[in-house]
Amino acid sequence: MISQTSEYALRAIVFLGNEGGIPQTTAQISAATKAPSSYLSKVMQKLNQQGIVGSQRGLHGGFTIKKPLTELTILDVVNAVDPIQRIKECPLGNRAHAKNLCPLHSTMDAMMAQAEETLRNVTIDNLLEEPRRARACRFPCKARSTKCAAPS
Amino acid sequence: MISQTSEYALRAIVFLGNEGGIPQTTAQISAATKAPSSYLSKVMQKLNQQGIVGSQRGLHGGFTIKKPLTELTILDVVNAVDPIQRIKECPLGNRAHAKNLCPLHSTMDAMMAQAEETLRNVTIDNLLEEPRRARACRFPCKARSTKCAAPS
DNA sequence: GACATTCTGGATGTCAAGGTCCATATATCC
DNA sequence: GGATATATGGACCTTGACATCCAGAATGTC
Repeated sequence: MISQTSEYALRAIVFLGNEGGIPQTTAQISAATKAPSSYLSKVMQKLNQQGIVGSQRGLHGGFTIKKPLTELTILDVVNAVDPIQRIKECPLGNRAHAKNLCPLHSTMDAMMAQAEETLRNVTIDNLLEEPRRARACRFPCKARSTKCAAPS
Repeated sequence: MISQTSEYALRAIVFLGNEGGIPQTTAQISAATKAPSSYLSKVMQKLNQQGIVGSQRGLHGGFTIKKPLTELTILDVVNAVDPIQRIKECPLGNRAHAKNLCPLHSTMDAMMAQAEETLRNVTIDNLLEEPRRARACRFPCKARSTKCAAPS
């Protein structure tokens, strides 16, 4: 449900969030998130096209988040690169089930809806600030800190 | 999260459940569930190896469910063919995060846990009996009924 | 203007999930 | 025992997600 691509996108966004609006290059994001840089550049392109981030070419260029971190949700990011597929009609193509999914598929769809809801309720800001007691340990570990103290 | 393979397995199990213990061949299951028969046979093999179904070769052979339908859950079936991957350690390999996932990954894992729980709470029997008012419409539509009345 | 930096977009490669095929083993029927 | 039905297991093929590469365009510095 959450593809590798979405995972990369989320790591990148959290990293950008942690860097406080200073543009970060693909190389920097890649180093911090351990996402392959050449693939990451494609993912960032998509985030750019979807208006989640802005990009700037040339020296001191890079990517920045374009939306308020308190409004941008995990779901926004996931849907920008690899939308969650809800079950809208019978996968078997049964016309009678078009509006009324069978129990199996309505259960599956309910599960998806629940997951979607979870992701909608967590903003990027939440991810930065959640473990207040151990800010050094928030994700991802900044490259500049040699160690990342685990919260006791 | 739920692969195509799991989807086929679930359709097959629900179909077998609806057939009340009479062995069904790969061809029959394939026709009823619209899963490609040659691939389905692999999936059934796996369900057999995992002890979810039993198989019988030769004339009048086929597959039957080996467990009580009131105890067999969706999760059992999914885990038999394509286990749900929980996030147990930091995908970035950060040792400090080994026991304490960062907010992003703990959110993701919580979502997985929730999904797992949903699937654990629905038995195959539930899938057969859920829409009592319209038994004809329960999944999957039996091949012998020409139409599948939608619940009003 | 020359040069370095950085994103863009298209072509291409890799790999695992999904899918096909078939020879073989096992079972039933006559 | 012969014919038929059916699952099994191994080899192989296909496709889409993931990933790489590179020429080109945009931007900043001097």
